[in-house]
Amino acid sequence: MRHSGTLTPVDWIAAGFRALTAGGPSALRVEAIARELGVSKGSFYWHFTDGPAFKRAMLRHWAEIATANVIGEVSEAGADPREQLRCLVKIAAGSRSDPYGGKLVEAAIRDWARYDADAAGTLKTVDRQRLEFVKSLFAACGIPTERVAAFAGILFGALIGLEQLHHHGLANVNGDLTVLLELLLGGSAGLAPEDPS
Amino acid sequence: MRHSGTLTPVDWIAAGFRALTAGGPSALRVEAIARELGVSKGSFYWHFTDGPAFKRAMLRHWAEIATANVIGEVSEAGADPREQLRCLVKIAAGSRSDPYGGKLVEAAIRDWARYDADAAGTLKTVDRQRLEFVKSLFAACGIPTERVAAFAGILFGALIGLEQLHHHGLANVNGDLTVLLELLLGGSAGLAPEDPS
DNA sequence: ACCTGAACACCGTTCAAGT
DNA sequence: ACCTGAACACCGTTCAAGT
Repeated sequence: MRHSGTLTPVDWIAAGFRALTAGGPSALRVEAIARELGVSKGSFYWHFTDGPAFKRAMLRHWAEIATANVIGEVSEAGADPREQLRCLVKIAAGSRSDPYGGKLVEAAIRDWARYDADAAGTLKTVDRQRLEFVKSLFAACGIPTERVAAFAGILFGALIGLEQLHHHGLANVNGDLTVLLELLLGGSAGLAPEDPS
Repeated sequence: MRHSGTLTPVDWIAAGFRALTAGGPSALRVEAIARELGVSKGSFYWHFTDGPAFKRAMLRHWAEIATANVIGEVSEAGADPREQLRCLVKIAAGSRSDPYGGKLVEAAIRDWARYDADAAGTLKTVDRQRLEFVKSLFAACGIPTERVAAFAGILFGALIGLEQLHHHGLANVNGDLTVLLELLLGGSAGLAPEDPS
């Protein structure tokens, strides 16, 4: 697990996310993570002042990349905002929306947020940023200004809700979201279905 | 703190609530509570199989008395459902809605529920029972059936919301609730105020 | 600069042994 | 029946000492 001879804070954070996804929020313990990194606890306390400070660093790091990554990948889908929205849905329903092991981190964070105030605050901020991004895409699609917020809310809300349904049992996240998106986009251009492939 | 020579599970539960209100959910530790009771940890493990089991016992105990107490006190206000509703508001806004130290427990439980799934489930069940009770009172007041649920939801929702506002800073729980209740009761008899005493 | 190693105070849990 | 006392494995945190 040692990348080089010496560890960086990011190495600890990555190990933290590995522990989080593998064992849940309660696995975020200094000694266990140090053991997993093959290093003593003292090393931890050189990089971080505290256990809570470490968790805050994890959340800050995640918040920074969680939005940037999605926006970055979506931009690669081209300039057409419709394609960008479809790409967004594909990412959300797919598996590579974040580093540190697929979309496991996403679920782990949402889990963490249920029992940790800091995690809840961070998640709320990130969700809000994403919602703003979705709104900007809908606006770029030519959706009437007074409907942009509602459309974004519907899509993003369904995304989160379906994620949880999927986690709890059944729900075809990809299918349902795609249907919804085409409905929102199709309904915007009037009533004519333009390409129901 | 020793009531008699020997402890009962309820003694432990009471000590648990004292610890909870004094130090928050993180204060619910076996060793600390045993120390506070002037007894060894071994005693705890004779009464309870586990730390989590103890917490579940606390929640079960609270759920049983939290509803019964309120309903009991309200019944003492007489048979008139309007008086019972006013009594309910007074209790909710007042200070003696539960044992173990005023209404501190109420707030502590609501706090606990933010980070503990079991606590959240228990609180949800209790809130639902209370809501049903409020609905029955409104029904007994002669509120039209199709409005009973809404009225109960409004009153109970305002109660919870104002509680949190009060906890976060400002809000005249008693005053606001009283105004709201009279509004609901006054508007229920059609448009004719029958006895605005 | 980065880490070890030992120490400290604190946990939850178990269990033989006491009364 | 109820509790003690000691033990075990595990924590977070500190800090002198090493490289």
